[in-house]
Amino acid sequence: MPSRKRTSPAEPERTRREAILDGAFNAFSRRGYRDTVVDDIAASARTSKGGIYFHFPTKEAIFRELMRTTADKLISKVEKAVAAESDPIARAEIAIRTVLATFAGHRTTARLLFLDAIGAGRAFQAETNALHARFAALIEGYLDEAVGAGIIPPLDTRVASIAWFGALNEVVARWLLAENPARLEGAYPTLRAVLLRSVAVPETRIAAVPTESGPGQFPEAVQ
Amino acid sequence: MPSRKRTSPAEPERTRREAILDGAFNAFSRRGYRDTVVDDIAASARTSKGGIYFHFPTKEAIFRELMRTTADKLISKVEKAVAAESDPIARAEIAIRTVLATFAGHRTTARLLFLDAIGAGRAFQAETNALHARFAALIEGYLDEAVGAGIIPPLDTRVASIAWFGALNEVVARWLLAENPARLEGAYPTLRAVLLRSVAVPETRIAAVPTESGPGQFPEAVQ
Amino acid sequence: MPSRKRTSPAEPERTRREAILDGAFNAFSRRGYRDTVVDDIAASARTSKGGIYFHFPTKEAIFRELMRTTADKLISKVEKAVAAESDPIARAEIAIRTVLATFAGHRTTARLLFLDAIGAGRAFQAETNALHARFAALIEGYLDEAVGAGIIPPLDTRVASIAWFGALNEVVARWLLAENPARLEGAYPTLRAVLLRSVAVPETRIAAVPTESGPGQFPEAVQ
Amino acid sequence: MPSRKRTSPAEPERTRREAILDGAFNAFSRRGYRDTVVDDIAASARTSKGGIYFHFPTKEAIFRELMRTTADKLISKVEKAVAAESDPIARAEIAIRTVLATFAGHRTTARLLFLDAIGAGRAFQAETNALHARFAALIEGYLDEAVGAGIIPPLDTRVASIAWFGALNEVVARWLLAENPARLEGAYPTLRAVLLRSVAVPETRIAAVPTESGPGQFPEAVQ
DNA sequence: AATGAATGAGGCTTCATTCAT
DNA sequence: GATGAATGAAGCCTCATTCAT
Repeated sequence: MPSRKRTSPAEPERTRREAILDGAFNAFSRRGYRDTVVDDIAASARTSKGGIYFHFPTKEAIFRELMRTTADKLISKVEKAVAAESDPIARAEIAIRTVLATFAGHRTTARLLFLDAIGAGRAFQAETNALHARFAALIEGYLDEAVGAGIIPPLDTRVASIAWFGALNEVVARWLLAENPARLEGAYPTLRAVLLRSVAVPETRIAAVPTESGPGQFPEAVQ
Repeated sequence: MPSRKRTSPAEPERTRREAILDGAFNAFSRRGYRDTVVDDIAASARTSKGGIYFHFPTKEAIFRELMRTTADKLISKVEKAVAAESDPIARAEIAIRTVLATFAGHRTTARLLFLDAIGAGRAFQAETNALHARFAALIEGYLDEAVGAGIIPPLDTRVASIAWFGALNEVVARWLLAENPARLEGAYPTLRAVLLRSVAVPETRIAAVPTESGPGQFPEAVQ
Repeated sequence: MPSRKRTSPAEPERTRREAILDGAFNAFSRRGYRDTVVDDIAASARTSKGGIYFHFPTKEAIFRELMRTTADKLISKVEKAVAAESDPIARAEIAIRTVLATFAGHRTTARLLFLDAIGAGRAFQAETNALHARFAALIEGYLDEAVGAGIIPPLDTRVASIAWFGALNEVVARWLLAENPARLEGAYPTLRAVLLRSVAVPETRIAAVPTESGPGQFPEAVQ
Repeated sequence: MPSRKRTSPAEPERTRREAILDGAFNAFSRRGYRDTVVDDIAASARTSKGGIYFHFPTKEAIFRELMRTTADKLISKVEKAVAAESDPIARAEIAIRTVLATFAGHRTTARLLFLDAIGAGRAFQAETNALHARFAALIEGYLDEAVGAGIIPPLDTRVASIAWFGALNEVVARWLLAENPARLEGAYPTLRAVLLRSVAVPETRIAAVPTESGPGQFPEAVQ
């Protein structure tokens, strides 16, 4: 008898733990890692400080988990969006568009991943680096495919993918930090053209915008 | 007795103040803004905590001044390097090369400007934003010139310059955070080609590397 | 459903309660009262924290009960061992030997009674004092008998019994705290002689070791 | 100029540090190590919590220093008192009397050394053990001298000295923990006789009380 | 009766800033 | 102008105890 644990039907547990993660996400996104106090997280999660420490060993652990899962969600979202397409360049475009769209819908996600990750201090350098590397690797894959398919001339896709990611990242960051930012989507056409040209994609392909403009162009955001 | 006791003959006033700034620069670069305690700065500047507070009102003020002056130095260095050249694209190239070379020589400078500035917390967002904006504006100017001169087709130079800066920034950041990074200069040829192509600079210009490889290619670093 | 669900056939009620006491004894002996957390006790007793608080009101209550029952066991063991003998001095000797033997077999018992009892804090002073007093009273009784029987000259048996107990206690404590202690039994002959002489037992009696060496000399340990 | 540190004549500094030690001594003696909060020490030393951490790295360090210095004082006091006498047995007697007298005058000293030292937890076992060992070694030395001088028959002075110290310790402890204790000095004659007999000091020597009773018998207390 | 998640009152320590000398 | 001791407001984390299930 003592072995049966859960009586409630659907999803009774995990709630609190998730609530803490959500609260932490909120708090970190709002105030940054260092300026977020554990009590903030507790308040944001409608729990007590002690409750948090029942589920997580340290404040740092919460942040780490958050970074990882948030990145996971975003990356899997990108991969899902890209799956339908086979053309390497189109895949890259979709990837960029998906990230941009996601961030456009969720400044907080962007904030957590691209500002706090650095702001959290030297202790998180490895994590931050890994995060950036994951995204760059995603892009690098598409570029490698494109090179392999003869669509673009050979080049150091490593550096190029870092540059792509950096460009994307900076556009998002400037948008995050701006006082009253314009719509992030407005930057897409230019960014798209700039990035595609940067790896010598033929102008004819650049001119042909794959999907018509419109709300459908920026899919739902994660998290 | 407590008034006027200057013993040093001519040395203005700024000696001690400068020493503090230098010490702070050192400390911040080594441990980051948040993890640097005022005693670290004092030790690094061969002063006492009290001495620091005579010259600066807060730790934050030191950091702000440091960010500003460091950026000033770097920008004026870039402008000096660029002054000799009149061709807009060449100027942009030189600007990128100068920044890259400076950072290659001074990881600490890069660290302060591009990592700590974010790591310092939300309180510094405006500063960080201004810093990035200054660099982007520099680039934007060159691109605008290039467009005006008909060298490259019209485009949203605002977004493009942000993308350029972002690409540059990310390459540097990845280099800063890497375990055992390769030489930063190695990334230059690819980065150069990628950036120039991104704004549709004719391939003939890209192929013609303006300056031969060599130590002269990466000028002295600031700070 | 929540009422009455006893599945075990005959096992009284005290099984779980006893398990908790055992677990607590273990935990306290290993880490000391203050450094033992209730979860340690729960884990050691294969129960949950809540279960403990069903049987005991506080952590302190557990410790108090443990001190009392452990002392009870040891004292009744001593009294049993002593019962067979009628000579007062022999009885005292047996008492000392029994205590020493018990501790030799159970460092943990000794630890609980003689170290943790103090380490538990001022709140337990009365308990500790009572514990020591019980042992001293035991000894005092034998000494009084010996004086009454004219075996030893009159003396302040109160102080003498405290001294005896203190000597015994210290020998045990030093053994408990030693890095790699020799066998506790090795100290017995000297300790015996010292104690007997201290109350002026005739040398002839001291020379005559009452029981031959061997395993029988150190009876089974309590707890 | 900056090298001259102290301007005040006699003993200006060291004051605060000493005050903290005194305050800590007070607090520990009153409430025990574990139940003493750093704020208690601060209050008792008329300082702030931060001030304490300027002079000591941890609460533990304060306690350790206190244990060491208190023991030092007591031991040097004993050695000084003993120095005038050359007869080994007389020296031992004086040692015991000095300790007893010191404790009689300063319950707090005794409390710190003999109760808190254990109550502070497993982390201090080594310290406690060393403390007890120092006192036992002191006694052992006198006993060895006495054996060497042929005053008492050979015996395991190691065990005997531990027993002596234990007896002394217990008498003090019982006095410390008693509700309304009698004067500690009252126990001395009996304790003296018991201890001397325990190592077979001739009865003639025991009968001859070396110093007449009186206030001079119990010298000033340390600390 | 039992479980284990939740609570919240502290505890120790850090550190930017102040201030007497 | 400089020094460094002092201050005290937090911050992170622990843990005895409670409580819904």
